[in-house]
Amino acid sequence: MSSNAVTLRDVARLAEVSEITVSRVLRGSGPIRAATRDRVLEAVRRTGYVQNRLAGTLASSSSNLVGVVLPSLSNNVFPEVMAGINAALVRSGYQPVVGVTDYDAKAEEHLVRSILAWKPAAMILTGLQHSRETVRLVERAGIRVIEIMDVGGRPIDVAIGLSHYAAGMATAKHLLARGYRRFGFVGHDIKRDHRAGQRLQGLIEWLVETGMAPPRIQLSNGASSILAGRAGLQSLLANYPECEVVVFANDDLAVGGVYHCLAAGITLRDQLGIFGFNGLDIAQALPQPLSTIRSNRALIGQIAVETFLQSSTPEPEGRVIDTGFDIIAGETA
Amino acid sequence: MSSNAVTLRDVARLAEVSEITVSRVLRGSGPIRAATRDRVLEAVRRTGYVQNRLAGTLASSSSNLVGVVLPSLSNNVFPEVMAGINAALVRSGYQPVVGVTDYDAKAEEHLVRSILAWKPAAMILTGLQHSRETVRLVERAGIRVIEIMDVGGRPIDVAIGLSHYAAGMATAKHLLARGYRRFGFVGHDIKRDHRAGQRLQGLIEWLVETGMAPPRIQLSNGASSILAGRAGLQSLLANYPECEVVVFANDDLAVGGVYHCLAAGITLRDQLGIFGFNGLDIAQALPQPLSTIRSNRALIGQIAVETFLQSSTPEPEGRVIDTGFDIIAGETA
DNA sequence: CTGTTAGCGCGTTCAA
DNA sequence: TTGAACGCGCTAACAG
Repeated sequence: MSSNAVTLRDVARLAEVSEITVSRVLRGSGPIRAATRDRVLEAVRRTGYVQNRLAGTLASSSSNLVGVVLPSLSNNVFPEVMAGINAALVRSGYQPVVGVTDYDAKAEEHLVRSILAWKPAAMILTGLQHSRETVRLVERAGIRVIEIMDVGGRPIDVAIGLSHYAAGMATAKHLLARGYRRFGFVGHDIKRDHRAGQRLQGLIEWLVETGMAPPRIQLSNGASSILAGRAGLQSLLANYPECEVVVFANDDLAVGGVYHCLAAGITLRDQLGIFGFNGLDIAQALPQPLSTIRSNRALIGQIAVETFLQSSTPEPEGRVIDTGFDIIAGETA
Repeated sequence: MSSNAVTLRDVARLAEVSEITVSRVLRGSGPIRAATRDRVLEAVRRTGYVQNRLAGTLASSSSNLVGVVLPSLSNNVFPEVMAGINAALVRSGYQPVVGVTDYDAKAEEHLVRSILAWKPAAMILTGLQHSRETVRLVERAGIRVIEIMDVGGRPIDVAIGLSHYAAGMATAKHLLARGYRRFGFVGHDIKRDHRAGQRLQGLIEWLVETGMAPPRIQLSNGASSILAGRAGLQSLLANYPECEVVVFANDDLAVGGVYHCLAAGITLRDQLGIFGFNGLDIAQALPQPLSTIRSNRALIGQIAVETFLQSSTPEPEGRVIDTGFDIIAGETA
C-alpha cells in the first residue's frame, strides 16, 4: 500500500501546527489551547494516523512493552498465569511480548536476549533458575525483573510466589494426618521442572524425617499432560500395588490419575488417594474435587505487575514476596 | 546501573572499526574479513552489547514482531492455538505481541491499534468479525492479516480455519445417524462467541431440514468453563428431561457435562449422549473419550505463520484456506 | 501556549 | 572489504 506513510509531520501540516504540538496533543502532555487541540484531533482522524511507538520509545526511552517468559503453555497452569498477568497489564496500558522456553535454560537465554532488544519496561521470568548469562543480561538492562512462581532461592530483583519445598512438606503432613502411610509419586521430567523437583524433595524429606518410607516414584520423560498422568499411575501401580496414596507433580497429571481410577474401577480415597498441585479449575470441577494445593496464581500475576508499576528501579538487595499456598482438602485423598 | 548504554558505537570503538562494520557482522550481511569479524565479536562479548531493535526496525522498517489477538485464554482451545503459533513463530525468528479481547470488538480494536504502533510484520486475528475501524486499521497498515479459526465469511487478506456452520451440520448428521432424535444444546454467551453461534445454527438448520425438532437450548452468560458446562447440563435436564443427546458449544463445556453425568449416575451414550467441539486432549483423556469434532488447530497456527513468511504483501482479493474438521466418534455419543 | 533544535541507535545508500 | 553521511519518526529541552 505504501499507505501508512502517515507520520506526525503529515498530521502537523494538515492541522497547520508543528509536529511537537501534535505529539503533545496525542500524549496529553503540556497545556494546549482547545481550538488547537481540536484541529489536531480532526487532522489525526482525517489522516488515519497511527502512532509509531518505535520512534517514540527510541526518543523517550520509555516503553510500554513487558517481556513475559513462561516455561510452557501445555501445562494448564501457565495459561492461567498468563491470563492474570495480561489482565493486570492491559489495565495499566502495557503490552506483553511472550516467550516460551519449554523448560530449557538455553532457550530462555535466547528469548530474554531478543526480548530485551525491544527495550521492555520490565521482564517477568518464571522461577529462580536461570543461566548465568540470562541473569547478566537482565541485570545489565537495568529494568525490573520479576521472577514469579517460586521464592525458594535468591531473586535477581523481586520474586513472587511460594516455597515449593514447603508445599511438598505440607503435602506429606496433610496426607500422613489423613492416615496414609505408603506413598507413591507420579511426575514428568523433574530435572527440567525444578519447582516440581522441590516439591518432591519436600515430600521425601518429611516422610523420611518422620520415619516413613520414601515414596515410590514414577517419572515420564515428556511434557506434563493428563494422558501422561493416566499412564504414569498405571505404571506405578503395576510396579508398586502397595501404594495407598499417590502424589502427582501437578493437577494436570493428577486428573489423569483420577481418570485411570475411574476407568479401572478404583475407588478414590478408599482404595487409593490422589493428590495434586495447583488448584486448577479443571480439577475442582471433577465429580469428586481433587485434593490438592492452591498456588495463588491470579495474585502472583497481579502483584508482579503492581511491583514494576510502583518503581522502575530494581532492588539491589532483592526481595521475596511469599504469596503462600492453601491445602484444598477435596475428595480424592 | 545506567548500564545498558552500550551501543554499536561502543563496540565499534573497542574493535577499532566503524559502527556499520559491527552492524554488518552482527547481521551477517556483506563480506567481512575473518580477522575483523573476530575482533568485532570479541568486542561484542566484552561489552555485553545487546542490539536495539527499536532503532534497527526504525531504520530498516522490517520488524520481527507479530501481533496475535485472541478472544480468550480461559477456553482451553486458545492456549493450544497460541502454543502452535508460538512454535512456528520461534522457528522463524519472530516474536509474538499478544492481546486478549475477551470477545469484545471494541477491545479488539483498541488492541489492534496499539499493536500496530509497534509496526509488526504481520497480524494474526481470531475469526472474521471485526469492527469496521479494526478492518480499516489493519488494511492501512499494509501488512499481512491472517484471520484464524473461521472461514465462513469474507477475509481481509487470508482466512485459515474451518466452516463452523458446516461443523454444526455435520454434528447433526452424525448424531442422527447414531439414532438420536431429541436434541439439547448447552452453550455460553453465543452473541459474543460468533463461531459457537454458527455451529448452533448449522445444527438447527439440519435438524429442521430433516423434519426433526430443533434442540432445547440452555445458555449461560459467563465465560466457557468446565463448571459452566456441568451446571448447564443440569439445568437443561431439569427443564427438558426428554433430551437424548446434548451438543455442547465446545469441549470444555462438554467435559463439564460428562462430569455431571458421572456425578449423577447417568450412563453416557445409553442414557444420554454428549457431544463437544474442538478435540482437546483434556476431553480425549477421559475414561470414555469424548465424542467431538477435531478442529485442526496446530495446522491452523502453522499455516498462519507460513502464509506471511511466504509473502509480505496482502492479497487484495482475499483467500480462504479451509483446514477442515474430523468427527471423533469417541464413546460418549 | 507553541515552536526550534538536537538527538535516540541503527541501517541504507553511495563512495572509496 | 570498509566507511561517511543521512534519515527513519518521534520527543526532550529549551526558547519565546
